[in-house]
Amino acid sequence: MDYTDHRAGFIFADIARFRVRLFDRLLAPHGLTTSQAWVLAQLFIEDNLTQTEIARRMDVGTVTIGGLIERLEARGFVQRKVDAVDRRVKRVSLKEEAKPIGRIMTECGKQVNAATFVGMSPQEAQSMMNSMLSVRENLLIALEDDLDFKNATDILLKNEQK
Amino acid sequence: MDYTDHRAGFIFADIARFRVRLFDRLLAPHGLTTSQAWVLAQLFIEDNLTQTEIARRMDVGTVTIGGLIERLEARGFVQRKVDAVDRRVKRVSLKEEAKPIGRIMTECGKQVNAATFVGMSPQEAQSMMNSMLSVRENLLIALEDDLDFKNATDILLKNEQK
DNA sequence: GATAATTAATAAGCAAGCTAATTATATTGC
DNA sequence: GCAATATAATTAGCTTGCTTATTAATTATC
Repeated sequence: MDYTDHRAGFIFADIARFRVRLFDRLLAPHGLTTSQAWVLAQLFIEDNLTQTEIARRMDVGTVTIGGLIERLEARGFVQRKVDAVDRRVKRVSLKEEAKPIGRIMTECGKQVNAATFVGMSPQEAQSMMNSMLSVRENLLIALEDDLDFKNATDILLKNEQK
Repeated sequence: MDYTDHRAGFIFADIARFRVRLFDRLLAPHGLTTSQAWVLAQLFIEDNLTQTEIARRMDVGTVTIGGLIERLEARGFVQRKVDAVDRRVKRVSLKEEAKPIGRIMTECGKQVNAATFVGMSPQEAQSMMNSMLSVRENLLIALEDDLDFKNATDILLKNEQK
């Protein structure tokens, strides 16, 4: 299949969906979803982050993060505390109950990756990931440019209305 | 970044999400979403399909397809008719209003692909897509195997209960 | 020919992501 | 100081995708 084929667009979406499906099945017995696991992963890297900071690191809206953390809090994995200095911000921290989850997440991640790269040489896998890293950057730039354009026209329209 | 890095898992999800974000923005002025456009694309390839057949071709549940088609029908792009032979099935067909959309979808798709592959040689892009095609197959197999296993154990449990 | 199993579509309910609007708090500029 | 602006989080509402269960119709089996 040629990479310009319109079906190529499917591939990106399919792979992401299939990986989530697989990951969700592996995590379900532990009462976690893929997205919730990613949030915990961020907190394992650095604890006590603000919701906005987690959202920024995951390239996701603050609203989505709010919901995820609410569910993680309800399950007793994390807790939220209002920041002492700035009362607008809430800091999220791991609770003891979340500690054993780290190993499970790593294990599930390994299994998903193993299933993903079956039959591929490390060279091929690495080369694909390098290309995909470029693609990710390309799309981030495209989205930012598009948003800048949109904001600029919005401001123009607003000024005209005055 | 090494391809076994746990952050590699992010890449797959991010690319899919970013492409949908971009595609949605381009399609929004025409009252369409990415998923709805994919359904229309299937009907442009072959019209008058059953809902289940569309679901099968898109690797998506029949419930999801039902919702998408309901919205497409509400917007006047498609119509549903009960099959004459088998009254369980509903056949979906494009309405005249959908015909001009084909060109728009192609154009938006090209723009998204252009943004995706910025700065990449056709060789690199093609090589990446070939690898991703393998990954897609790998995941489909992994999901099927896992489901077979799950069904088998479910049946065992059921028999034990008897 | 009645019963059982399969199939197509839908319903209900949850998780995730998005946008737009709202609330509460901080910061900036005059 | 105080008004305008900016920021953090939440609320409300939409679309998509998933699972499980239900309904209606068809096909297979005894």
